Amino acid sequence: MSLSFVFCGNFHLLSNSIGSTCGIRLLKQHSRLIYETLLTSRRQQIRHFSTTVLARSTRKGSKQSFSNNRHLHGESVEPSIEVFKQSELEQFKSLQCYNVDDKISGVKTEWPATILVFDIETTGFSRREDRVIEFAVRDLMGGKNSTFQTLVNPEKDVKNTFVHGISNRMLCRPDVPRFRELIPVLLQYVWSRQMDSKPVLWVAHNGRSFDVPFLFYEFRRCKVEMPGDWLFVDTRPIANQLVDSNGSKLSSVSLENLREHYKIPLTGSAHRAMQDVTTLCYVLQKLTFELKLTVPQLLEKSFRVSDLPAARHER
DNA sequence: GGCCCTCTTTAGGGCCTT
Repeated sequence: MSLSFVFCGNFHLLSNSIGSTCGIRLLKQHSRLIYETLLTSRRQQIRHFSTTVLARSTRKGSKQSFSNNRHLHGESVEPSIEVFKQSELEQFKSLQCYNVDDKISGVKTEWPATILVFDIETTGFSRREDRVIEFAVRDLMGGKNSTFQTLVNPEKDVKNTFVHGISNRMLCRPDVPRFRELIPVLLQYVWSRQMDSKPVLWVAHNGRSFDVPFLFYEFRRCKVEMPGDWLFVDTRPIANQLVDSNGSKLSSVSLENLREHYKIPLTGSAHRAMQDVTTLCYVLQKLTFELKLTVPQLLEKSFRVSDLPAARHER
């Protein structure tokens, strides 16, 4: 399957899914077992997480459904729909490689993997000293409940608010989960999006050096092992293959530079997790289309958390 | 910290992530 086919088709869905938000409410019935398994050291109260989440209830094999009770807590976690205006959506639509409606109409797309584009905001660059303060992910399949985002209480001072605008005041609230409380929700999100026994492929920019090792350390601090069958792909080395109109390599392959290279409009604040996820979704679409990368080829470039030097050193 | 590039490989500097 051509990745451009997938992404162009999904681009259509992505545009539609931008307006798709709902809340996630942890259901005691489904979450208690995981909570009691993972959180033995401290009795936890079931919390309302404000997110744009979660399970596609019609997905075959989905292990559970979620209520759609919206429970947003102010400025801290705003659903992505609020940062997009109709005019901006029209701009996104103009980025389509071709009219996918004609090509995918009536065609049942067989996805070889669940592709989850994600991003994190942290208190700094050190995976040992710093903590995750925001997590966002978008399932490229799109549709209702395809996104998930939440702030995370790092249990330490945030000193880089100037980067992302996330302050201590926004995080030190009873309704903002700690990472150990986020884990079961994240696992449920992935299970709800996974198709049959097909692989889950996480995509992040500079993910091999930053996002994935950061998550590894967060999971390890919570004494929970990251699923060994999760696959990850880093878009940064892929972007290194790009050349400009003069045939020269791009001077920079930062996400910001790639956004400008592809003339993707900036909506909302950069360095907020869901905003960067949305940008990366479009960059990924353009990138794979330009380099003619297929999903199997993307899977070939993937790695597992056990491949990380940080994980190998732990053995 | 990992990857990429080059004035390289017995190395070192820059990029990218918050």
